[in-house]
Amino acid sequence: MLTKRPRGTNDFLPEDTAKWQYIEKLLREICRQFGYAELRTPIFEETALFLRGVGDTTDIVQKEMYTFEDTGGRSLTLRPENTASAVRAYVENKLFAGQQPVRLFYMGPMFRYERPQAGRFRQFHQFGVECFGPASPAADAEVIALAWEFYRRLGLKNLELNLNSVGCPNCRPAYRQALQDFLRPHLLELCPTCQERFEKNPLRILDCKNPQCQQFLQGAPTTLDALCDECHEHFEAVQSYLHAAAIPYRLNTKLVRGLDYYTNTAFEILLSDIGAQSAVCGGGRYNGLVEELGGKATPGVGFALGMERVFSALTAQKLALPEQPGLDVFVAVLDKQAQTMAFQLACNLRQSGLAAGYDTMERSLKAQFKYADSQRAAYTLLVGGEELTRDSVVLRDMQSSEQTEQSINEIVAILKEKLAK
RNA sequence: GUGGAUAUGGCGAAGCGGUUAACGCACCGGAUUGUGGCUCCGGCACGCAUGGGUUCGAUCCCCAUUAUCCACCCCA
Repeated sequence: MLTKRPRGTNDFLPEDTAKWQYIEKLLREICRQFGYAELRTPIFEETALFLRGVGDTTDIVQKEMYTFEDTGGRSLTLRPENTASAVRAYVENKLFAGQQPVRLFYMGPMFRYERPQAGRFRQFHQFGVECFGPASPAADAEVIALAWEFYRRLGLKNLELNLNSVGCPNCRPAYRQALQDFLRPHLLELCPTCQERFEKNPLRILDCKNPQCQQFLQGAPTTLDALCDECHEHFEAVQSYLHAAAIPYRLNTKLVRGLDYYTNTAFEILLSDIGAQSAVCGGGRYNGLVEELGGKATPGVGFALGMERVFSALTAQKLALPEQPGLDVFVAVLDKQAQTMAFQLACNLRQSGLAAGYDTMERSLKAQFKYADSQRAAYTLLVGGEELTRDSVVLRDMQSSEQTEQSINEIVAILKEKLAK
């Protein structure tokens, strides 16, 4: 179907894009304040980057990637997320050689082949930040604070920050073992996916939603119990930073980032009023990722948030964004002879920095006024008729309906002054 | 990939075997000839997702397909 967009994609019409621009502007402003600069990476990358960077046991890699072969026989994949690309760019462009930390943000479309539902699309948009270099818990708290500040300024309520620590390569193997030992007696009673996870990725069993599996997890050891001294100290410090920033959170020992290169802090921001897909933000620390992708070992921490879900949240909580201003002035024509004059006037007004519209539909004067009204024009200029013989035009204030006759040579200056521009 | 619901004009929606396919919003035009927002009048679906079938006859019944929505898995 030629007039049907692909499944799971969206057209954002002018009404929508105005809102997107507002949100994007807010995010850019917050990033500026936090010292994060924009990174733009390709929409597609070598498939191998995601296999490695996202992890080949993840659902994303196993069933959700848009992978294709280009004419040169390369296997490429539309990015399903942007962290792997950011790490690749960090290493490839040798950002490690400059001043650390390297604070980056990105926003743009991501692609995952999934069944669409509320808050889930095949092409969706993420904003995210990555902070490379610092191992300090202050960096963990910094990125969380950045996300939190965004939601605070939007005025969203009922947000719940979930926090956990998944340890590091020193303490995780022991925990992994302890969890397996704990679950082994019930191994055959776990759901099929969890049975598979048992060997490959036992931590993921923790966040299985199957009630049966959750039952067997009662009393299971948590990652927090198993943290080594260093990880414990790190996690405590993150929490005290959050306290200092007055950011409320909830410890959630079931929250995991199952892959080996994810370390220490894991967090999610949840909002239940937007449907089943309630995570509006997810992130954590990945001290092993840069090395995994071929760079030298570099700590990192970051998060991503889903733009579409932000809009769902705004709608659910009935939060209206400021409206875009309408036209400063609409130039209406009385007769055909005035058309060129009107066009010229509109051009002059625009050159002076005003937003000016005029009639391109060759409509009646009445219809032109109606249009001016629909464009929320502050003023309408009426060009033509006997006024033109006096080198003047009619200026109508659309709010008060007051009309005056003005010299055509002074009208631009008059309007600029009235509109204070 | 699995399950459920839905599919009538630009949008919302009535009709549910035989109707000129309501109505509201939006849009367009007009209301004694140079003017908007209110009001009034008029216009706007040869067709009811697509393809089959049942029937004298189908938007309305049956089947398939596709799409949308919601949920599962999982994630932003």
